Amino acid sequence: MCCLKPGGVTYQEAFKMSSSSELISADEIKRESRGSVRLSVLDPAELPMENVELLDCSPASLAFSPEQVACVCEALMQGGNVERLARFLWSLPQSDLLRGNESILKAQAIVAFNHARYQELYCILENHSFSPANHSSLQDMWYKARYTEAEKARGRPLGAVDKYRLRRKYPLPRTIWDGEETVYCFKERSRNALKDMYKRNRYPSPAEKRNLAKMTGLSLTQVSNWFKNRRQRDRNPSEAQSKSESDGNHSTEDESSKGQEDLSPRPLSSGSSSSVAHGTVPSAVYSDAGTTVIQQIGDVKMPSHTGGGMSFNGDLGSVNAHYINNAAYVQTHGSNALLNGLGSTGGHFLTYDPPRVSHHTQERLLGGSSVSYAPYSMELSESPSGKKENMQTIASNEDGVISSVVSFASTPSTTSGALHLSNYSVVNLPGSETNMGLPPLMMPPSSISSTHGSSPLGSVAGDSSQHPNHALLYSQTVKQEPLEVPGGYAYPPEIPLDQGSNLGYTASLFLSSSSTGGSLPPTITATVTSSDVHHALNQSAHALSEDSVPLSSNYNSHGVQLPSNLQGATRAIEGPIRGVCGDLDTEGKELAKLQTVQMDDDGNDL
DNA sequence: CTAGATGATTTAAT
DNA sequence: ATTAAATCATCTAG
Repeated sequence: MCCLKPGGVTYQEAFKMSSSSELISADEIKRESRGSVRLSVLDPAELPMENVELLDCSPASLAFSPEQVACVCEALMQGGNVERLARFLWSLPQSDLLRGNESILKAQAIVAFNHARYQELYCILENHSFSPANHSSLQDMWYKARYTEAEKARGRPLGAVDKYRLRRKYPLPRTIWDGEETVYCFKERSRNALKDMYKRNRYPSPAEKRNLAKMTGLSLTQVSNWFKNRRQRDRNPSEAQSKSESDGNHSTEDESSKGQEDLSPRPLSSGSSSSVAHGTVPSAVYSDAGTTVIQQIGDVKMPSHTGGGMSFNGDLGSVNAHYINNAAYVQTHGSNALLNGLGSTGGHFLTYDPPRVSHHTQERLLGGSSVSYAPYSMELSESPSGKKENMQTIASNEDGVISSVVSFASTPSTTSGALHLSNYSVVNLPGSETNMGLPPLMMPPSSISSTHGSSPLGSVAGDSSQHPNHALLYSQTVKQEPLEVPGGYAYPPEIPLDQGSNLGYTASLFLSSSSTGGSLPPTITATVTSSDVHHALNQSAHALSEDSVPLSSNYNSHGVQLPSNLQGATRAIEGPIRGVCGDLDTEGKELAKLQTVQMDDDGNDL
């Protein structure tokens, strides 16, 4: 199903990782996916245990809407804690589970998989159609489950051939497969396109190769390799040339297929070095690290047609988290990058999941991506009275090339304790095919309109001095009125809510470009600020009532650290806050640290 | 960029 | 289960 390259993560390896219920090792993380790191809290004392058990606060009692349930599922899946996800599902009323929502189904599949309830998994996968965006991960699960079953039955690990036989024996159900035959990584359609071109010209020009690559969904390198290998075979006598001659007729069936080819679900077997061809949702993700606060999930390959993801020249991210009382509302988008905060009474979990970008993958992503992702809207409550804010940042290149546009609109509301989430979209504009990432010092106009007080608007802020090579993609602060949720946590009355009116959160996304034209994955920094988290961190809410807690994380593949920077930047945006910064290194070690800083209105530490 | 040689994995046949 | 064939990737040298 997918191509494996030496040095990369193989199909089998990917499965192996996903099978184990433990986190993949740091080495694996490092080797297999640059920038794939997880961040955990080093000092659990700083994060009360409620963090780990947030969802035990009977979410069901909060009467989630179907959309909210799906949303939380997505967030938890992204978060990677299967047990929490399982508890959440467990808490849901049957009606929700039977609704047939894809997110819930997927969540159920994941839980079933991780709990080794394979029959249940097969049943789910076979009986519901899933969107292509979820295909690869579900396919992985399907096979992986088969492998594990067979492995257990046999008592010893399976070889490549064994797995091959299992794949033949248990073909993917159409519900999670587009039906495209693939032989040796390449889809039949792609292969035919290549053959057709080869017949006309054994030495295609670079332009032709690029075009071919686009048509087939393959990388330029793969196309080149194919031709080279093909010529080699043609030349060598050792070869049985019977095949090539036999077929000479059906050639141009896909001449016009550029469009559909582009949509080809998974550019199978991403190119070379480091690529797990499919999203590895099940891999490092669903392991319970107990105190993991921030976790970056390894590889997620994003079919460009997915629609619903965010993409910044290959990397992506989206943030939207909100805490209200005991409930955590999270909005996550797309099949990829995700930052979510989740926690009922006490925790803030941040997950960010940029796809790994291997050289080849990168090539492909860059080449074919002028995708615009439809906003995944989610109105948690149709509050007519909700204030509406929105903010938009356009990040543009030094060359004037607009790389990404992030728009963000939220609709705070106070209806029945439910909140309002927002709606945003990210558009990846065409422009820089070779230049990935954003230029250094790309700062939006520092029209900082945030701070608590009057303007609950999203704010655009950036500080190049603190963020060299970082670009603020978006930042927003949502003002949230206190809510009355029966049985829910209520802010102590003595807390001045006016100051604390900034009860919402601020989410920021920074993206930095790699120094040299895209050879390195960009750095993405996500910051989420939430006063609710604050409450979570401190049972004694009153002491910190009006403060917000920024939780920051930084992901990159080459050791850029940023907590202090981020803290500063956040401070600049937020005013008085308490800061919690996460940190990590590139070795995959857990360098997370929590840091609390009390600041006054001027942003000085107290 | 290409040819050649070679390695690794998948597929197919015995 | 073993072996052979097929296919794609990688490495080197020109």
